Amino acid sequence: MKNILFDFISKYVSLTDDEKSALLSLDLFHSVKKGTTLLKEGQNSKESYFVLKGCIRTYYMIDGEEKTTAFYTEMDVLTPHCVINKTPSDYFISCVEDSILTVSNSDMEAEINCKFPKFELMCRKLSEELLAKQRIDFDEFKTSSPEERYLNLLQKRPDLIQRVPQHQLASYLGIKPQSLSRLRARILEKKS
Amino acid sequence: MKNILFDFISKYVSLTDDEKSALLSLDLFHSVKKGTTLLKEGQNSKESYFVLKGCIRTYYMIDGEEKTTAFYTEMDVLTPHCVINKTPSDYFISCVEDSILTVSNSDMEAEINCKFPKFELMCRKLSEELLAKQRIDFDEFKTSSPEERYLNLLQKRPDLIQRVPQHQLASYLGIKPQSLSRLRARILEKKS
DNA sequence: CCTATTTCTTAACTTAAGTGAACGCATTAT
DNA sequence: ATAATGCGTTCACTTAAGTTAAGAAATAGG
Repeated sequence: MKNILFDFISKYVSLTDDEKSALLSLDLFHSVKKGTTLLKEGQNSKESYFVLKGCIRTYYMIDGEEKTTAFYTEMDVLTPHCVINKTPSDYFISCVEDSILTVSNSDMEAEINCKFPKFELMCRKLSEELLAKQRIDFDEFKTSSPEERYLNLLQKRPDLIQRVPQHQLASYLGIKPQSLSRLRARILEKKS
Repeated sequence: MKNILFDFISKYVSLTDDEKSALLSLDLFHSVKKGTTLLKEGQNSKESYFVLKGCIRTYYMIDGEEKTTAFYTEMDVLTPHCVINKTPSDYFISCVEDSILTVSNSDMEAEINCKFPKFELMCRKLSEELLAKQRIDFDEFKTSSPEERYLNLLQKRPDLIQRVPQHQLASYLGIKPQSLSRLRARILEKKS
């Protein structure tokens, strides 16, 4: 597990053994059971997550309906809005599968960043990369139809379609579960 | 103009006079005429922009159609995807109005960040904030209908609806210009 | 000043998503 | 074992967005 984390970090900065052990001394690794809620709407959390194994999702509760807006799987990082803005969370975070995560809190991060400027650099690089990547995702979403979005997802994250319930996928694609079913049927129709 | 920039920066870090003059020595400020293309699809730019006055937009050219995905106005920062990823750009950036921008390139930024770690901190804070803000925008987009998106925009950025052509607004909302017209008519209908 | 072009709106028609309800299937609980 | 629940699909119907085309309004250029 450690190695997954260090491999990830090595994409941004190279750590000395000292820095590695400073990180490991923080007790970051946690196992979480499927269905666990990591963050509730209204809460003021300071926790960020890195997925080593498994899958977590963010969702809003709107008119009694869950609206899933993102899935985080292996090697994905999630720093909730409420941690950045220090405001109560607008959404929930829950575990889609039994998962292994690193959980860090922002005070801890500030301390580490202060001690090791290298982490500051990593955080900047990572944030910039995620910002750019998310921009592309958003742009793709805007410029395509639900059907195109589904086909796109099939290309880019085929695993998600297997490991995640349809109704969660549907809201992730911005549509209703019934429309997703129909759309899939339509695609099969076309292929034949 | 300088003050707008320094006011913005002061939201993240406080600069000494030395640091301020280091920044000013970089010749960042540029006037750009309406219609100017700042970045073309396929180009490998290193430039980032900060809008002091005016409006710029990003758009894709898909099947001969412009798809506008974002508008950047006063106090907005734009670091194109291609600058982060060092890949050719997927999209265009152009000037919606006569504008005043700061234009910086990534080599320059790396140098400054190296000399003044404070800038590194600012960049991280800014990226994290933008990432979180964009996440919220994306979530709102996903969880709402075109009509709701329009009403939302009317609340949050009423100026955009005035200063930007309808067909650009339409693709920004993920719909066709005709649908935007119809949708506006529908809303007026309801009010009366 | 007038023309040419672009931009915006309107309309009729097509297509796809939303809605409400029913059904089958699997899992869970009693 | 049976009932209950949750999930996914299907269907009929409604609503809204896409498409194509035409015309009005605004803008730019000569």
